[in-house]
Amino acid sequence: MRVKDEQKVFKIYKATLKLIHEIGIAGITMQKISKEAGMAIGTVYIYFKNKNKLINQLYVHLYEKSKKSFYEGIDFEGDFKNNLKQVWKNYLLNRLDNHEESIFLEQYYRSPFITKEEKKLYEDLKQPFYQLLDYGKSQGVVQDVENEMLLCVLLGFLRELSSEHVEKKFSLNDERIERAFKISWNSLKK
Amino acid sequence: MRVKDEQKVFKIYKATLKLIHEIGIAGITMQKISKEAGMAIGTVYIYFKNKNKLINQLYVHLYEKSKKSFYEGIDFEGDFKNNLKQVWKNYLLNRLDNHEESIFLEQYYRSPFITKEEKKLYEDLKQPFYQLLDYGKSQGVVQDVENEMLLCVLLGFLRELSSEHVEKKFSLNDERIERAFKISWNSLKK
Amino acid sequence: MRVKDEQKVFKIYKATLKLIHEIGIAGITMQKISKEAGMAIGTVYIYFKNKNKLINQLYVHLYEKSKKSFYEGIDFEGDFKNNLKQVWKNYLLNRLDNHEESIFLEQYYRSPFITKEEKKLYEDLKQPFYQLLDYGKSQGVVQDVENEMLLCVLLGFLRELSSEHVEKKFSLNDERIERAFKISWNSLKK
Amino acid sequence: MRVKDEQKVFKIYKATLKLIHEIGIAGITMQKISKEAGMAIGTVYIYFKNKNKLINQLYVHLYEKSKKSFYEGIDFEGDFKNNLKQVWKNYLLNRLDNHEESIFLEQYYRSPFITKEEKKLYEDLKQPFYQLLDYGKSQGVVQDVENEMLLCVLLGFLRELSSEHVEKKFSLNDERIERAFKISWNSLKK
DNA sequence: AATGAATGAGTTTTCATTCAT
DNA sequence: GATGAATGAAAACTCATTCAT
Repeated sequence: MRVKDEQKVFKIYKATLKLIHEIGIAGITMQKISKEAGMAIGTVYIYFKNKNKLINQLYVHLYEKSKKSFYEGIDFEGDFKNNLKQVWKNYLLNRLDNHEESIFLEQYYRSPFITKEEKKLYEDLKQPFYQLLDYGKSQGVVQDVENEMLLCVLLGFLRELSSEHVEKKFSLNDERIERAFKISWNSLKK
Repeated sequence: MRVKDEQKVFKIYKATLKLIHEIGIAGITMQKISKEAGMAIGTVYIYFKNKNKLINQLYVHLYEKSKKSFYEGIDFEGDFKNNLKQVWKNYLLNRLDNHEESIFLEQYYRSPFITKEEKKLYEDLKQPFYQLLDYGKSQGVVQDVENEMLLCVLLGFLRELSSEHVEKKFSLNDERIERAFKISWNSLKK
Repeated sequence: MRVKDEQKVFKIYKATLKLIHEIGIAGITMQKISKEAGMAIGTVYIYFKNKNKLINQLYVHLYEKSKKSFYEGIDFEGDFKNNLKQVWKNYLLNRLDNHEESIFLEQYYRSPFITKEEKKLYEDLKQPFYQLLDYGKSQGVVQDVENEMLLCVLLGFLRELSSEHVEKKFSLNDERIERAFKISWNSLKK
Repeated sequence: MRVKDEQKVFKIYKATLKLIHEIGIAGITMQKISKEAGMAIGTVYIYFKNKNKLINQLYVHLYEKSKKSFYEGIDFEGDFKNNLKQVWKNYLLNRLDNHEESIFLEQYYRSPFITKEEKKLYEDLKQPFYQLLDYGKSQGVVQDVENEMLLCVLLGFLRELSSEHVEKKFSLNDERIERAFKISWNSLKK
């Protein structure tokens, strides 16, 4: 028996993300996905039970990928500002590198496909930030404001920045990223 | 003769927004819209040529409504901070009051329904902010950073805040709103 | 009580005929008829119970009008050739004057609207010709061929001629009509 | 993989013709066609983009089929009368064999489906007759009358004859066909 | 009687899913 | 496993008919 071709799963994911980026979740069809992925529609059904499951599995896949990348390089031990900069950059670069995925995650959140469990999952993505802010407060360098509010400034800024960059309305470079972090830092620090 | 009920257009808009909020743009059908709006499906087609046009017109309608509300109470003349606070609050309260509409505007941006002209329209919504930041710079109270970047902190923060509130994850009140503005102000000021 | 406006019935007939001529029976809708007739759709339903009845009544109306005109000026008594010429011309001129009606009669014959009784009615229109041919045979001037076949040459020719004229592919005038009759006569005479 | 069944196109054509014959162009629906053709409605849409295209393509298909059959067995060289008889019979037998198709062609001509180009196409069907009449005139055996008029006698007769036969009002047989040709010949000859 | 907005059954068309090859 | 033709339920849309004014 021939083995299921794992490459195909990724081709399908990739095609789906591309299409969602281009025409939104409302516009995708299995036909379009299979065409974009360069395979027959029947083949898609070998790898995914149905459209719902395909979208759901894609979501979980991306969630895990994102979560992992956010934590990279932080230890909750050394200098807070360095730790923050690391997560902040992880988040930004992850979005820049995987913009289509970010679009998907946001569209998915407001779609008939998402389940309650998955909505909770999405919240989990914020965990590293919560932990970090607590760490910062314990070090006395972060102002005494609800974590939720601080997160809004942080993530809101990062999301807009990456969107503007990818939409080619405001292109980022190393210097701009440095300055942007400074702004974020100013809005958090005591 | 039965007189044409102009309220129907708004009933249809309202029903559409509600449904998009609940199940996303991908989930709406003309049947569901007509049922939610309390009328026969044929009636919807009296007021809108087709589904595409319905969504498009709803978008333009909301765009105009939003634009107007953003400018309320600003004169680009008096104290910059007051002016900023006014627009900042207009934006926040507009989103809180019309959360379904905000959800729609964001989903619409990535949907098969949007046209190029409408994408441009969306950018226009930012105009009052650009004007205001220029005014602040000319007064020497806003730091010398690209407007685009400053807008990302401002709008990103406001969007996250309103989302969290409406999703009942972080509820706003007058005191919190005051503190939030202070944070925004700190991230802008020289 | 206001009296039903007989003019309206004719306006509706006229509009229907015009539309059938332009787009065929398959293309007409009550909406289009009412618009072409310059009245509201509800008004059409005051004069006709439904679309089927409208088409049926139009058919009967035209049938009676045609039948009457075919018999005009013949007596089955004088010279056969003159009698024939009279009916022949009646038929041709009736079609030229009422081309839209002829189109309708032909389309109606092959439509879901016609009933068996009406199909028979249509055959009755040929009666004057049958009588005339019998008269001609009794006078020894018409060749001894089945009436049905002779009618095919006669009516077939007349139908094509009038079609070509109305479609502006071969325009008739008095001289051509005279020659055409001569051809018809040659194909009948002993 | 299930192989594309080219027979399906013909099954659809056949079903459509049958239905048009029975209930007219105004009465057909895609549902009825698919049922009559013995397949699911979706299958019809694999072979034809939409109802309009189905009807249009059927027309072109029949047009080409007819055109070919009219020319069969004529050479514009030998005896004119034989040539004429050949085309005359081709036309008659083609209509008898394909009566449903003839009904369709006539209904189509006055339908919302036909395009300008197709109206022209229809006229082309008369070309072989025009050529033939010119040939006959050059041989001095056809009377000096406009081709258009001669064609009206010829085609009008053939159309009526075939209609009457198929409608079972006047059944044709070899002997009657011979006599009918003689009548046609008499109406053309010098 | 006249109007045309409103209705919803009935079309056309799409698309997720199955299945023969 | 891979394919894409076939399926039919469900969506978009039309249009004959009704009905409030």
